[in-house]
Amino acid sequence: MRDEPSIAHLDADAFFASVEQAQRPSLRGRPVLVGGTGPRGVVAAASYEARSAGVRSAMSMATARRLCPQATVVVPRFDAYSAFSARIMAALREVTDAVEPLSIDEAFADLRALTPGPDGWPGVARALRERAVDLAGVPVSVGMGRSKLVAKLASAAAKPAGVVVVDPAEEDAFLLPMRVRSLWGVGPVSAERLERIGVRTVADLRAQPLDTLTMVLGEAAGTGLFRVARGWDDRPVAETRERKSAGAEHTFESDLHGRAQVAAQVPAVAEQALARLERHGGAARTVTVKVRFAGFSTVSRSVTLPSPTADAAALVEAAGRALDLVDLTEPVRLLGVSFHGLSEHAQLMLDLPAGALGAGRADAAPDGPAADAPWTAPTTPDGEDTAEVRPVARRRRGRLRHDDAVPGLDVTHPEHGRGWVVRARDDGRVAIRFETAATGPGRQVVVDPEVDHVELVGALGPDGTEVAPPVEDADPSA
DNA sequence: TCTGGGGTCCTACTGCCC
DNA sequence: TCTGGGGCAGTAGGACCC
Repeated sequence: MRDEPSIAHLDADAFFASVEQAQRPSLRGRPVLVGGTGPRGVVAAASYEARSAGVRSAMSMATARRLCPQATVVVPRFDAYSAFSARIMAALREVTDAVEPLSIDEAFADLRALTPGPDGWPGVARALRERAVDLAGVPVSVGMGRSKLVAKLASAAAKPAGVVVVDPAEEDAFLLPMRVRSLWGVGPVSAERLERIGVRTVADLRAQPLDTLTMVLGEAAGTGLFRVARGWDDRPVAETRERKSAGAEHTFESDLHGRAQVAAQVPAVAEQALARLERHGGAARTVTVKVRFAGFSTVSRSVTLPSPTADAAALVEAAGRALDLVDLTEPVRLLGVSFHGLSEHAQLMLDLPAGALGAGRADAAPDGPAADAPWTAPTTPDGEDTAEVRPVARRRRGRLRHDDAVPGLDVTHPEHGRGWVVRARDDGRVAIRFETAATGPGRQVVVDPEVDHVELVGALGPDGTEVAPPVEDADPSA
């Protein structure tokens, strides 16, 4: 273990909500909720103004709206967040190559090679924070310590928009009073188990022998926490990590009934999963289908192929076979498809007919990967399974229609310029606020999409240029 | 009006091979 | 020939993170 607090953890504050406030001046200083707007949506991020009303992430949007009725609700725009994230990471990479992104809004950096100036490590942390704020234009916090463990806890203590550097000499004073729940890896279940043996703080944890902890929490978690309680953490800042899986899942606005309805959604969900797979190597060996029932119980079934393949039809077919293994008598609220055993290159399947070799995504039938799959979604039989099911994908490009007017989406209007959807009104019209980070707070205008030519467009990045190559989301109904 | 979606990691169990 | 155990791969479920 090093003896200087030279590991930094940088974490953006209420990241998604902060980006929305940065790009949409009318939202600054006001409660903002980012998340699903449908009946089953949850909060992905809440601005500090919304948090003061008691809103937390992962709360159902319905509850959040009740707690904070004055909040503006928008859907997540990951293209914009990625662009802001890249700026935050760039601030770290200006000082070191040893950067380990943990998620879209946080990263570790190993600053051991740096020689601190007259203000010491706190000066380094402040400079880093200011640079990230300059580059990205959203609030961030920085924590530093001699381990990843302490650096991460320090950045949490620094929020919002602050800096905390934990000197090794003060590490115990910092760690010991902390609730175990704030430690990485201790969730509600482990916290409850620890509570039952009288462990609430890190100090309590340190008093426990190793075998008690492994008995209560299992081998890995027990030994991990035994070490954490003593501040023992020598994990290096790892610049690269191998992706293990890629997938997509979708919660339906209303439950699906019967195998026909569920199976009909497999190609659309698999298509989204395939799009992710393509970005992360392209080939997979194991296909897993996940089903969550109305009662919230979840089952998964998987099919493992003889060798990894990038053949979309084969992967969709495998997803279909996995679904065949699930008992679908209970109504279904969620369907997921994920790929495991990823590899960059599909192994050639020597028993395939000549000409089929190398057939991959590029050769997928133009009307969807499942079009020529041996397994196909059952067509709707006569009888009870005929209820209409909304397809999983949403249109985000082209002329705005009332049905696509989801709050938060970017649009342009020939006269008013760039703006964002505030809400779709019951009278068929759509409320849009025309503003960008560069314009200052803009005014809200109600347009009629049948008459006014409003276009759905890609998001802007921190520099005000459009970031997302405007890609049409998969639309199975198109 | 309960409970998203992207992941990782761990554990328990089973079947198979040696 | 039978039995047991170790090692491994595959599978399912669940805890946890942001």
